[in-house]
Amino acid sequence: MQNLLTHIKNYSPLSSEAQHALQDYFEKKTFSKNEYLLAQGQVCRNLYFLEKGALRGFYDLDGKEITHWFGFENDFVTSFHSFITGEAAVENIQFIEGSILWMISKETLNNLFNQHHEIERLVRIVYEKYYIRLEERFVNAQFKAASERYENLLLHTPHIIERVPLGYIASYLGISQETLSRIRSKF
Amino acid sequence: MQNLLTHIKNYSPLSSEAQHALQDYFEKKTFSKNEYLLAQGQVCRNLYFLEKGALRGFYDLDGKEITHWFGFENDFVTSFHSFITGEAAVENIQFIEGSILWMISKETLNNLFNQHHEIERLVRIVYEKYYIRLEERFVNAQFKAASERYENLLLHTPHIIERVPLGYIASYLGISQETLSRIRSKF
DNA sequence: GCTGCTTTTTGATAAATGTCAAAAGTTTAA
DNA sequence: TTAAACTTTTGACATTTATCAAAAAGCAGC
Repeated sequence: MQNLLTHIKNYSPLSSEAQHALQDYFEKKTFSKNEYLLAQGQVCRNLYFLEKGALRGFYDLDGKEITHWFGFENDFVTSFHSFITGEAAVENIQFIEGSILWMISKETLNNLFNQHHEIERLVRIVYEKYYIRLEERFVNAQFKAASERYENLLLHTPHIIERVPLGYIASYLGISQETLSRIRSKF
Repeated sequence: MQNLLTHIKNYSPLSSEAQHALQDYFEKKTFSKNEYLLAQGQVCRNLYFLEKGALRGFYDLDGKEITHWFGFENDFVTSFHSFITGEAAVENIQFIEGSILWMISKETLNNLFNQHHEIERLVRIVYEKYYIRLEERFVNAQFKAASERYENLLLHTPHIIERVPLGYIASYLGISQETLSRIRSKF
């Protein structure tokens, strides 16, 4: 929990009342490798903070699993589309490693927003950061060649390569596993 | 201005005090076709609401202009990365049509956040919507073939095709103009 | 209705990436 | 320790898309 609070305060300062409120309502969860946090078709009504471990979001495309994001320590995690709209998720969220996370429901979070303006501010700022993070990935995905995308991965997020099976990384980069293997052999 | 307020209330309800505050601080701007709202290298310190017209965000890649987004009526517009981080923008924003927009500075907006929780809530919700919009584009960009991307454009945002020159659309879809032309000839 | 400029299309070819199948390498667990 | 299962690499070939060049089409100003 201390992890969560410390990390959160990097986004925006919090009064001790707000901190206590968060402490009261975030609930600890542990999962083991390969377990699912969410299955396609379910509505994701919770937001999670990943304290330890790793997971991936993936969906099914013509029988193939397409991993489109990873989560690691200190990431906020949910199926954003489902969480925001209340619609069924198209994606699955699965643990790549045994993990510890903190959970809060959308409903509880909304109540906290009403009670503590600063918590809503915090979340607003988190969205800002996550927005520009996604924007960077988008530009990368659409306008760079596969090998450049791999180089960027090596450069900016090497922990992904160290902790994630190659097959997942290939679809994360939007290329086939064979192509990724060939790119790698050139380094 | 009525446009802006009406549109905004779709995101989240606003007290009349908050509405008046917004009315006081949003400033009207008009631009003609081909003018720039922002040039690469500048810091974008404002958020805009596009009441009428159209614009594009583009950046330079090896001497080529890469258009990566469009804005139309009722869109909030800024160079998000620059606006959020305060760093120089890598992109340009240029009008495709003569346009009317409403401007507010980041500083003013932050003051309004302090005075009106509900305005910060509104912006939080706008970020949510824009986040999932971007997420959809991302998945589309990375995991669908060029011709599918064009079909999606026809299906979901036909106004883009009607109002934007083909060359801009090609880079928006992440393909060459020639490929786009060939895709189109098959419909 | 022309003239010159810009945009879009077409053709030929090259480069990047995907697909399928099989081989090599690694990990797991009896 | 070894067989079975899974992961990664390699090879051959197909498909998609890019690039360069030129032709055709569309359009603004006269």
